Amino acid sequence: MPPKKKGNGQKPTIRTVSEHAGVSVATVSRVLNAPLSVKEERRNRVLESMKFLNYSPDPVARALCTHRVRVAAIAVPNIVNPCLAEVIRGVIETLEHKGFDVLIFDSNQSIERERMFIEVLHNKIIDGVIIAAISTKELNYSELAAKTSVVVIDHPEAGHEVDLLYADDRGGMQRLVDHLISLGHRKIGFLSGTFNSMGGVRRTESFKLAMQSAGLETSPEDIVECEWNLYGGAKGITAFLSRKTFPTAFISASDLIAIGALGAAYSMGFRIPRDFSITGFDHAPWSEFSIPPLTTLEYPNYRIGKEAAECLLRRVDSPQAPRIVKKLDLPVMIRKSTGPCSLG
Amino acid sequence: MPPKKKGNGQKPTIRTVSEHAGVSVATVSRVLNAPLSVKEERRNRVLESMKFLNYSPDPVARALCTHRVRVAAIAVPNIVNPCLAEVIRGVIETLEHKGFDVLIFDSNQSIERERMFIEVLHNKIIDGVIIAAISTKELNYSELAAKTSVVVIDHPEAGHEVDLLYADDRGGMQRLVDHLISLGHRKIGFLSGTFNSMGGVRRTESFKLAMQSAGLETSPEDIVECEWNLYGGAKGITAFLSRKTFPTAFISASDLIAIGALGAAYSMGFRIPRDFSITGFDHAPWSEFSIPPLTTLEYPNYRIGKEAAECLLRRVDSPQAPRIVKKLDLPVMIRKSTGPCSLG
DNA sequence: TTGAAAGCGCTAACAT
DNA sequence: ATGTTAGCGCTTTCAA
Repeated sequence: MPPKKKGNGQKPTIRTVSEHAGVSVATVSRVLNAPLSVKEERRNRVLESMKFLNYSPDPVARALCTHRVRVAAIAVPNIVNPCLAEVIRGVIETLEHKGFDVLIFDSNQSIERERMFIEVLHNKIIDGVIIAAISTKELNYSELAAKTSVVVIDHPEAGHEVDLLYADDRGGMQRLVDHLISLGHRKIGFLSGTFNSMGGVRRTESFKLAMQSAGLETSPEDIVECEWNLYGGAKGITAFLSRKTFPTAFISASDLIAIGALGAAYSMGFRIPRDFSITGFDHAPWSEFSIPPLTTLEYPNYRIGKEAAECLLRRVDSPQAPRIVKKLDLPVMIRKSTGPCSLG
Repeated sequence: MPPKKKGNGQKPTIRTVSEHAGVSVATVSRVLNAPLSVKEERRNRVLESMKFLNYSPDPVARALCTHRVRVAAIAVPNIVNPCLAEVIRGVIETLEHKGFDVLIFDSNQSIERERMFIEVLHNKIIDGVIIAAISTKELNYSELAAKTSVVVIDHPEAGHEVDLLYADDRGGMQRLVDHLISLGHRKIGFLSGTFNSMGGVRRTESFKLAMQSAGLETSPEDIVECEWNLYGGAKGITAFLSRKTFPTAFISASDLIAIGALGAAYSMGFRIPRDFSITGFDHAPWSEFSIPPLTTLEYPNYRIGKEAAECLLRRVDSPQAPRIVKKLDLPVMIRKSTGPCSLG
């Protein structure tokens, strides 16, 4: 195959443009990157040639020089979870605004895959990565952080090499417990997420602490482990309700778990909040339309994504900037799934 | 130690490795791309040098030569919709298996943004793109298809330049109508998606045709336009139920709409399927846990993503392969939200 | 303000 | 089987 001959069929390059406009490639490059440094007359000529040839610069070649690709990655445990989807949307919309694209990684709850992501991310064409709500605690981000910018969502102990953004689970849990107590509940059950995930462990711990600081007892059977989805919630509440006695209120580790619990309880003939109360935790977009509408926390999923993205952008621009660690507040959002205790 | 110019601190390149191993860069490149073409002894030496130097090839430089980046894009109207999320998951898992990453674009239902995507995709570092369930009919893919591989999901008339994959909405709708008729229903309402989206228009058309071929009348007031989410369904069913008379059964254009309708109907005091029947359409992962569990179609979201990805892979490998057009079957999945007609 | 030319890190055609 | 070298398309000194 004879090397390159210009003008025929091929995608135009910066050289094609420079020849068509009768200037050097450097000048074309300048009108691309620093237009004002080129005299107006020539600049216009170049611009016209570009338009005429339907030219657009090759992002790969550009990246080879600049070492910037304007691509970020986000890794999540479950893209089907609408809470996480809202985080992703927050990330996408913020980054897109700055001309960044986003690569998506979904571990589908597999710790194995999470580990693989960290490994594989090293060789990806990206400027930075956001790691959200990952299950395992043992992930080591430091090596990755040495190569690229990383911000970690919802993993407060991720290490000092990365920017951190997390919601105040502990405080939110306390508000939920206090809300239930103010309604007269004393015996409160917890529908936890799986214990092999950090979220499950952390929220369970928060629950225990919140109960403790409210002066309430928690015994092991007050906590039931559930998968992080509707099915898990349905199964979890069924376990509780098939005992001879059970709590008058339940806090769920996620809205999805709560909504599943609501459905199962309903089909077992219970009515909520008449028979008992249930809360969610992370504010799924559906929770407003569950039966009945779910009391939960004002978990700012979209905003979390947005702030994480801003954080990443900042770090990409100035890798030496001081580290960010931000905790977000979690007010309670009272709806209809919680009500006065039916006992005493 | 590599006693060349600057062997320190810098990220190792193929040249660093070649010097360390005492071979040419070509040999190093070969052990990367065609290991068997290098004699075992040298190959091992190179491999060891790579390990020792902690070398990994720069994907950008590689892409510059090969014109392949192993990145695909997927564009969807709403990432928060779990049906679409499952499509995305199908795409991701299939492509990841082949070493491809996926860029995500979410239009958040904005036709404006959909248009922008098509525009902007031209200059992205990608090998191909999957466009799913996009709202507007007027998108012109041909220019894009000239530059990159594109497969379009759920847009049967997207043009002959692209591979097509779509569900048999018309057939599925017929099965839903027939199911309802077999339960004694004669007056059926339709909770449509928005008419400014192709999906809304197409499913409404399918509904009318299905009714017609079942010998049933459809009048304009049997069709109510809803936003594609729970709120839309709640609003839509409320519009129906506040009339003096209304249908004995409803088909929704999506599961989300149906679940919203269920919630609203419930809170207005209706019981389903005692008072009337409701169906969904696109098999959201939640629909099994709605109250009551939703009758819907076996819409194979994950598989759609998977097949679209396979289709894209195939086209990326051989751009000249014959065009694929595939229609997927939609069996009905009967659960508890439909029951016998309560009237005569 | 502009142009010439040296890379960026890798692949592949051509030689040996 | 292995080495040499010419690019891939762009940015960026350095001179002019």
